[in-house]
Amino acid sequence: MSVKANSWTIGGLAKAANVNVETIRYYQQRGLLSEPKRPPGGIRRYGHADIDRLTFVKAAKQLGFSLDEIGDLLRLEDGTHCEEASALAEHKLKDVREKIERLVKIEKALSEMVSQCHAQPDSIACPLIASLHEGGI
Amino acid sequence: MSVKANSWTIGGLAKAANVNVETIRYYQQRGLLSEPKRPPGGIRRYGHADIDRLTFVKAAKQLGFSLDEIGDLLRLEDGTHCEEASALAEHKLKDVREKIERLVKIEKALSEMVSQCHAQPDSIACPLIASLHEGGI
DNA sequence: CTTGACTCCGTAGTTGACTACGGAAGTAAC
DNA sequence: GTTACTTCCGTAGTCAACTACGGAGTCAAG
Ligand SMILES: [Zn+2]
Ligand SMILES: [Zn+2]
Ligand SMILES: [Zn+2]
Ligand SMILES: [Zn+2]
Repeated sequence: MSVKANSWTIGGLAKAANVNVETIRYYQQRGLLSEPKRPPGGIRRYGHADIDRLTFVKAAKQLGFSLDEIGDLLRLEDGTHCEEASALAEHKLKDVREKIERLVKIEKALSEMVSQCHAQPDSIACPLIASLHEGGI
Repeated sequence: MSVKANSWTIGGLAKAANVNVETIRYYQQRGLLSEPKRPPGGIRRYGHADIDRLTFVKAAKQLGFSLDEIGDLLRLEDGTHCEEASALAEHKLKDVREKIERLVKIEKALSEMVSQCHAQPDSIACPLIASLHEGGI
């Protein structure tokens, strides 16, 4: 057993991981994915480890990590650097919470504006536009 | 009275509105700000209306409107198109709420990951890294 | 009347994460 | 063995919203 079934070409890998070929090549350039050596004059083959890698990258992307940060996470990939990994995640968590705070403020401002519009359906001046002229959020 | 004190050069306007000169020129290109005609061989002068414009643009930007959308808002600037203005704002509000939802999910996932790390300070494999390998958020 | 700051204008560069293109070479199907 | 699809590789283009650059012209102070 332990047959290393490196059986996918780049196109197959792309389909299997649901990304496109160019993205894979781009990740290779960025060092997020290593490229298997090319058999003389032939075509590279990819295996399960590569799908795993792509899964990892996609999951981290979903969480808002940049490709550079994902590179950092990958350097901790052996799982023995809990401290550092959670520090990265906590930092990202802080970013996310800040984003949420900002968006909630914006949400409040927008919904107030909209409801003012609806409250005065026959006013001559649109209060929404007016408040943009004021400049304060 | 009614002296039209178009008294600022582009640099002064930039300072007054707290944006930089290149941004003003860029907004002019984009049609968000009109450029006063240039007195023969001379230098353009800007007035209060231009500061007002920039204030408007900045306020809308803060609310997450893109420059294109701000262009739309400016076309409603006379304040007589309440209906259309509030439609734009409601659309943006929907976008903002969706963004918040996504971020809240991410926040939950990240904070769970982090707390798992902290719960098992002496585990060999970092659960955060492990869950990225799983791929599910 | 010279110096130095500012303006004008067009064009090119930045950032992040891709996406597209073009041409040569490999490969699978019929 | 020809056709049609892939792969390989490097380079260039995309998107948004600027930002930088270079060279010429203008203007106010001293
Ligand atoms: Zn370490
Ligand atoms: Zn951990
Ligand atoms: Zn209308
Ligand atoms: Zn209105």
